[in-house]
Amino acid sequence: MERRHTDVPSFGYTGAESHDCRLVSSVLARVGDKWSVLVVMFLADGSKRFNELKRLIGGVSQRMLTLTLRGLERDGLVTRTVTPTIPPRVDYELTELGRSLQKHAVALAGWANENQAAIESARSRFDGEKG
Amino acid sequence: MERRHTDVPSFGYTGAESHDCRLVSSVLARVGDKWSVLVVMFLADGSKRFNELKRLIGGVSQRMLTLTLRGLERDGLVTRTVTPTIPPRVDYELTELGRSLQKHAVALAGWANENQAAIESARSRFDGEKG
DNA sequence: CGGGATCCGGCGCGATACTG
DNA sequence: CAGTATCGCGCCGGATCCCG
Repeated sequence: MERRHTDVPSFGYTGAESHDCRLVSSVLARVGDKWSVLVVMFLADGSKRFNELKRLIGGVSQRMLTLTLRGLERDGLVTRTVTPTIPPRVDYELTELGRSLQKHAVALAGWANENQAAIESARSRFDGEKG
Repeated sequence: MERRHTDVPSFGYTGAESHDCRLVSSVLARVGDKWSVLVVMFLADGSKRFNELKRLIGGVSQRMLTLTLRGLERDGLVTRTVTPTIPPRVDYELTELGRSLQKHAVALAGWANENQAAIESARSRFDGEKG
């Protein structure tokens, strides 16, 4: 496995708040990479095959899609079902855990929807001030 | 500005679902980097000074903390208040927008808390199966 | 069709030194 | 104290080729 991004800095701080922060951080490291959320969102309405996902997402290399799916499978967020026909068929589906995470992803999507304009205007204002 | 991670693949897909997905993706790209969430969480209970944040977070270089804070400021999630005393004093504080995002971060923290064990066991099971 | 193996450029990010 | 500037490693991730 190549994915080392999940790491969180380790140092001796055991405060309750800090504890929670590490957890969010590790979750976002898991889910915040370039493709994981897109996969989770596209799997919302049922299982999908590999190339089906690839076409839906549209900008992902098969390498990264494979890596992403492996990571999600490893963390128990999706299941991988192989049907040994010819040609082979592999279906990916959200687990219960994956669906529970997806709810939060949808909530974030809603937040992004509502505040996208505010963010973009803040961004161009900031960029404008600084040349 | 070095932060180009916010980019989202651009290609002509205008489906409604896909639309939402890009948004989540861009939000998570913004917030899913190594330090942004930690900063947001530590700013939850009021404004803090630069080195105060640095000490609280504990593993961040001043370079990355500066970059992270600039990014959050750019997107209108935190405010930066300079008090030109000697020595200078700079306070960072969450904006309304930042606090609304922080709620979702807290929700994700809760999710992480509840499902951390499940994820870790799934992970070691997966790793065990594959040597 | 659904991957694995390999090469490699770009940049995320830490370390260090310098400024006001 | 609160940054900015520069250097350099590591690894993310795209392109390409191969396999069952």
